[in-house]
Amino acid sequence: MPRQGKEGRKIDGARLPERFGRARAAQAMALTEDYVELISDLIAEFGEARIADIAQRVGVTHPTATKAIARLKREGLASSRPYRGVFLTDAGAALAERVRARHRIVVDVLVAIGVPRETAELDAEGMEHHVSDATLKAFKAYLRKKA
Amino acid sequence: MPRQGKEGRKIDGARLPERFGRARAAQAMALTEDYVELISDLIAEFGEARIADIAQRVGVTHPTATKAIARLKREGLASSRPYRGVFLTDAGAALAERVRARHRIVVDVLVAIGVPRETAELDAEGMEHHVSDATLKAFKAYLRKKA
DNA sequence: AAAATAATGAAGCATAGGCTACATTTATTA
DNA sequence: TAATAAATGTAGCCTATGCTTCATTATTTT
Ligand SMILES: [Mn+2]
Ligand SMILES: [Mn+2]
Ligand SMILES: [Mn+2]
Ligand SMILES: [Mn+2]
Repeated sequence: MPRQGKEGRKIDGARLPERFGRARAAQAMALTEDYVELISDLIAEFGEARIADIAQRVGVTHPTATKAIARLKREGLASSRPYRGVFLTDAGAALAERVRARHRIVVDVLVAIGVPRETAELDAEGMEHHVSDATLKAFKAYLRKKA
Repeated sequence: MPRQGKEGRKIDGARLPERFGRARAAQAMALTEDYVELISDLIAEFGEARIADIAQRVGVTHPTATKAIARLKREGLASSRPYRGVFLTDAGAALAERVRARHRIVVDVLVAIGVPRETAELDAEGMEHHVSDATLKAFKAYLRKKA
């Protein structure tokens, strides 16, 4: 490839940076989304979300979970006081709901296509964070039609 | 949630750690996969893959791309010499092929379901890395049936 | 052939997200 | 109630990925 000036750099892959940039942005949100959903689950099940339980379910050590929750607090999604459980703000609870619904739809679509349920659950945990609103809408329409 | 000993911790979310762990592992591979595919593309198009072009397409600065390629070299997927382009080893080229094929199938499935092609391309860039072999197999079967 | 430009390299900084080790606090149990 | 166990907090370390800034090397242009 010959060296090139500012012009003439519109080779074919011109839209790639946007794609990769979006994937990076989605990934940056992934942990946040999984944590708020999990905290919401624990509160629904047990009335509270303890650091130890969060860490255990995510599969990390408790300091790692503590750090993640500190970030949620910084971002206004959660609150907590020393030696007490973690709670979600309204924003956090709303996000958890959206994430939960999206997760379910992704799994349902995979199953509808023929992916074994167990596999669908495994793969959806990572895939879900990259499903845009537009795609989610198409997924819903597909499931409605299939039903 | 009452404090608990080693026993009795088999609450419902017992399979969650595995799910999250797999998602983390897939994510760790994501950049590697995208880079090798891109390097393969550039070599096919221009006969060489330059750092500047790689960085531009991935949407990062050139030192970031350099660091990523250093890792590919460490992992035996690429090779390069100072001020020369980047090349793929046999292992790297094989990985690139697998990644390219998977990317195409993911896009095709999304489109078949009703996702607009442009959106499908965007979302697939992140989703693809979380599609397991089992799911890929189901995707292929679905596309065959649809056709 | 020199000068200017482009590409690459290398250093150093930041943040996210892992970990271990140890201190402190709370809850259970003896 | 004292002793033990569990949970939480805190400090410090590591790697991966980003970045900016500046030095060096190749390539083009004059
Ligand atoms: Mn997830
Ligand atoms: Mn999920
Ligand atoms: Mn990708
Ligand atoms: Mn791809």
